[in-house]
Amino acid sequence: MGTGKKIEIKQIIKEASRMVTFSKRRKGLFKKASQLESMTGARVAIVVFSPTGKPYTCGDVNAAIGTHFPRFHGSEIGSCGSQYHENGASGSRSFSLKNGLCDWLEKIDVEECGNLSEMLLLKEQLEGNRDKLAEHTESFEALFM
Amino acid sequence: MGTGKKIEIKQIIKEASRMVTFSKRRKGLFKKASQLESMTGARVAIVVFSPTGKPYTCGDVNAAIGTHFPRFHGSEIGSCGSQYHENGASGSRSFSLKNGLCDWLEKIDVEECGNLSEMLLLKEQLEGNRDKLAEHTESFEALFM
DNA sequence: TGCTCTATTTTTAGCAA
DNA sequence: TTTGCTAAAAATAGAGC
Repeated sequence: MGTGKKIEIKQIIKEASRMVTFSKRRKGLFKKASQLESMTGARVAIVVFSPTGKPYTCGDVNAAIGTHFPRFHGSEIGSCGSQYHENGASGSRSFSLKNGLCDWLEKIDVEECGNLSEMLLLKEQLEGNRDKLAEHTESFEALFM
Repeated sequence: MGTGKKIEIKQIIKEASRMVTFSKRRKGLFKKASQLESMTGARVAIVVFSPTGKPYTCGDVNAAIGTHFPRFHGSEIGSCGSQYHENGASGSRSFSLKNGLCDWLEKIDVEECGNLSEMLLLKEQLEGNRDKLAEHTESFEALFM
């Protein structure tokens, strides 16, 4: 039979075959990533969008990014998170947080940061207050469900 | 010789071997990702942190995420980006953009969005104004160089 | 860390369910 | 979209540069 036949690495035209290959190879990719992590202690985060747009993730993107951004120094959002934690009024809680974010953004030099890097720093900020934000924090995986 | 010998998928103690395996397998992982993309038309984004903390990326994380967030509707940042584009005063440009971001954040329900999802939406917002932000936008790759 | 070499182990293409 | 089967293709451990 044609089992194991050599193929070219190019776009698979037949949709059915393309989806089967996607399913198999995505699984293989994630397995390799998992092995790389457990063998070398590396951190791997993967996001894959299928040909139909369905998202799949592997690894903890939050943690992977957080590792690289130890802490954004000189931030004011920390205190913001604190006060949010202390007053239990549900209405004012998110409001103070939002104000904190705006205060923080005021200090950012958009010209230098660009968009994604800025977001990553914002994320890092929020990570630093994870304990206080816990119940409002979605994991990357949950977001793409 | 011991070539191709079967191994267990577990932490490699000997540091030299661990680094060699990391190097080889990371390369293999990225190759698999590349093949998955070109064969099935999927989008793959990977971030790997080596055992020593050095980051490596594969694929365009910006595009991968942008694909999943077509457009955040009913935003006000668009007009902000517009006016930024129109007035050429270098000083006021980033300032108006930051104000726009704050205005936008004011409208976000932090209680519902969480941190990362919120950032992704923020990113989507900026993506929508990519043409106007082009020169201030860093790629995910550049960020980790 | 990166590449070469090679015996073996893994992954996987094509079919079928 | 996912899984099982199986022969062939690809990845890779270990050793050396």
